[in-house]
Amino acid sequence: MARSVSTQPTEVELQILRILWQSGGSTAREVHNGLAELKGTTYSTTVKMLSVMLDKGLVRRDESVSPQRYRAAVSQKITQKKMLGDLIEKVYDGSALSLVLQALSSGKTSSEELAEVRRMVDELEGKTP
Amino acid sequence: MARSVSTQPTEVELQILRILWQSGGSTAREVHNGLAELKGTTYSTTVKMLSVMLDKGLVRRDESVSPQRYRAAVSQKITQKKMLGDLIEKVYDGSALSLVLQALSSGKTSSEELAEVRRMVDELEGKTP
DNA sequence: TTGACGTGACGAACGAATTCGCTACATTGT
DNA sequence: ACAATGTAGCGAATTCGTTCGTCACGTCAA
Repeated sequence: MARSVSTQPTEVELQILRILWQSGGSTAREVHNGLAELKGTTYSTTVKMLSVMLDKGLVRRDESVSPQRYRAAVSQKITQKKMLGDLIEKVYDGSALSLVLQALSSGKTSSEELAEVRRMVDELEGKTP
Repeated sequence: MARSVSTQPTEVELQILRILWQSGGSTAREVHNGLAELKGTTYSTTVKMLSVMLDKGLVRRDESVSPQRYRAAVSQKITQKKMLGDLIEKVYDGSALSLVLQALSSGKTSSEELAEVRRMVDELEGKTP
């Protein structure tokens, strides 16, 4: 037997989604150009992936124009939240706190960014005194 | 062609690692009991997975006792950091900040936890004035 | 129009992940 | 000692993700 279908976009799907999120909509050729920078894959592969993603409902396409245009059918924010929740659940035993602490302590956060985190904490504490 | 080998532990491997991290070391039977609660898989599957993970160097085993005992060969913290970094890179365009803000705004964080985040920010800001 | 070129659709192929059946061996209770 | 029961090791089967080759069709300029 094999594993059950994952609800999350896969590796390559994610790369394509990122291209589409950034552009807001692209032809297969444009997606391919973006993808070929990261990986050395062929145009054929890109088109196939787009068709797979269409089946999965990850992208939408406008067939009324030529060449056809693709748009992401899932929002970046929601996808991020889903994948983040997944990571918290599966890797951090459900503790968002330990994830946040580890992300902060990675030392990659500048002081401006820390200030922004502080603002966020302030705001959240204000709502639940 | 197929995807290249992922450096990260896979789904089931992660579930097994979590069991081992929690117990500190278990027999195949014990791992199986933990795993069978989450999925309905057989003992045979568990043993196979452990052998695969042994090959990959994800677990270590003590063959001098019977039944053999397995321990995680990778630390939980390091695995978490790797996977977190991966998510930040691939899903958050490299921005740890937006990940942290989204994790906080999920509304799952209690006020005690927020306080702890604030402590962390204080500490980090103190180091880089 | 017609040849050159881009676009799109399949299906095939391969590796990785996951699952289990079956067999051999060890351990244990009587 | 030996039957019952648990442990371990393989190989095979299945599904998914990814990649590409190839064919059919549209578009467009000369």
